[in-house]
Amino acid sequence: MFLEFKRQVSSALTDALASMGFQVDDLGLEPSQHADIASKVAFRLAAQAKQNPGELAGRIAEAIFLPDDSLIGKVSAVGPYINIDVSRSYIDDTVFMIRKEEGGFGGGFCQGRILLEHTSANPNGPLHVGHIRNSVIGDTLRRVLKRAGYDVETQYYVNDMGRQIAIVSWALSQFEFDTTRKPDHAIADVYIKANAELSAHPEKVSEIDSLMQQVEKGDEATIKSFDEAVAVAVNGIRETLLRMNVDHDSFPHESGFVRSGAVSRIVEEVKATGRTKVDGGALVVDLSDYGFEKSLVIQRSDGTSLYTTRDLAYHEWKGERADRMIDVLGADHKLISGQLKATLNAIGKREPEIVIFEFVSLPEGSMSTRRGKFISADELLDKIEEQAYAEVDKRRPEMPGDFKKDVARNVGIGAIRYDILKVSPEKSTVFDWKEALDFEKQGGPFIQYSHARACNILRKAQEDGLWDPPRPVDPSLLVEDTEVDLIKKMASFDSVIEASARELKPNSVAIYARELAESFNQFYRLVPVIGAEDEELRAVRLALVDCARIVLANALDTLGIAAPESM
RNA sequence: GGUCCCGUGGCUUAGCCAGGAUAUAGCAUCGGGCUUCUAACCCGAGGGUCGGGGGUUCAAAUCCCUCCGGGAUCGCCA
Repeated sequence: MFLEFKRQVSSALTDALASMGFQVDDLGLEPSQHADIASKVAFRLAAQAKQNPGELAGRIAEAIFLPDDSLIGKVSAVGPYINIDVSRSYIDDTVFMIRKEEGGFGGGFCQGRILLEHTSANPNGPLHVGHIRNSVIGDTLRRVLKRAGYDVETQYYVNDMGRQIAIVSWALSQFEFDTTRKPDHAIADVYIKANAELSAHPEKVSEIDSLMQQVEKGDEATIKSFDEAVAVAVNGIRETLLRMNVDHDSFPHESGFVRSGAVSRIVEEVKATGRTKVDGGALVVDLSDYGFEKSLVIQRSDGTSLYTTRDLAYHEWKGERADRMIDVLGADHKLISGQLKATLNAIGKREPEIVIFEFVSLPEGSMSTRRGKFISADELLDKIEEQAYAEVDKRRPEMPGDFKKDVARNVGIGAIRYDILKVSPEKSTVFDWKEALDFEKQGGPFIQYSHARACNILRKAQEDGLWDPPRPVDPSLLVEDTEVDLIKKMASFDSVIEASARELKPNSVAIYARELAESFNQFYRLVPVIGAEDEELRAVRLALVDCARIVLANALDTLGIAAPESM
């Protein structure tokens, strides 16, 4: 709704400026505390018009023409600013639109096919609290882009032939696999042992090298042993992801690109650019004209491919299947992803858009699967659900155990996903148990609670025979400040989704959801719904609560957080 | 040492890319509010040299330079 308002503002303002003989490409529109939207275009034109911005703003405001059905209600110049407020029909239409569009409200304005890659952690152990930052950002981006209207496919790119996997495979032949543990954790156990063994006996590293050569050559027995190890770990990882409401559409494996010949083909394409040379037996690419001082190795001296080489083939494949490619990667991939893009560009292929997130470390230092220094996502999820159960039990002691378990699960996941999302990806963080398990007041559960509260009012009204959804209502009766504020907040959902999809920044949706819940709570505290003074007013307020329920549910869905009807 | 990211009240954080009206919230602290739709709530108060310094501009948290602090990275790991 806000997007349409903004379009009308842009067009009215552009017309007004044209009538005065100005042509501007930047209208300087910005959100404001003084109006629903403000323009600072008078600042820009002041010099050109040889007038002071204040006078100019006044003249522009007067030149704006508003048709009868405009979503713009009021235009006024305050100093150099042009303040623009929405009209009453904007408010009334919003109530109407939300109930008409329901789950689709706030989206559907973009189109195209997107391939989104995220998580893609090495299958050498369970996901840890750093990996899930990738998963939550990636999965939320998927939800944002889908809501915006894109056709999105998410992929987990499985490393099934790198050095780490060779070590896992080797480890399984050296150490006993604990079948009583969750498989990805059991994989980590032997992987950690193997790494210790290899650093104590460096001569054994050649066994790893030979495994990798076998796989690259297509040796079936070795491939089979790799595949089995990878499948075991991936199953465990997938289980954790699904537990967090993160679902991937497909799991392409690196080896597929070697076997199909795509990797060798792309190496030849890179060679054909004349950028390559052999350095110490390895094949390297010169990317100095792209600003990379160090050349990029795309083939080891023993002829085997590297992650980067396979990634080139993977991106070539993705580029042929989508309008946009987006990769969510940790900060350690900054350089390599830049080199990847440059190489793709050099051979005339499409480049992915990269979303980088900074690291999550432990108070004692960075995490490492290899050294066994990490906190697993499963451990965090277990603890938070336990904590959440205690909270539900305290508040709803009379409810059955299944209800409490269900709420605890939803609230726990909501708390974790919200905690991760509320911080911009570019900030590095230090994991803190106390903070992670603290049900911070206005986090995920706060929003979920607001939704449950809206549901509860509607349920109660229904029980009392007061709620009749199809009944026509008159939104113009909604005149309380908290009512209007709530409606405006709901109306702006589309612009939040639009900006988040455009900037690939999921955290703005998290902030919006919290503000929306806050607006609803303020309304709830100040304005009686079921106890409204007359039937007409009660009906339209119930409709408003229904709107809040819908938009809160949509926002929560976009964040990948469940919207319980009761908690 | 080079490159990239970050540095906003006691703690966490928005805004920075597209410079403008009293710098955003949360936690914590203090005070007020449950006979009324679930108080996982609401209202109010105190608390900030926007890391330091310089520059550009009518105007800088935002752009440029520099320094300090933290993180990442710097060819045959991913």
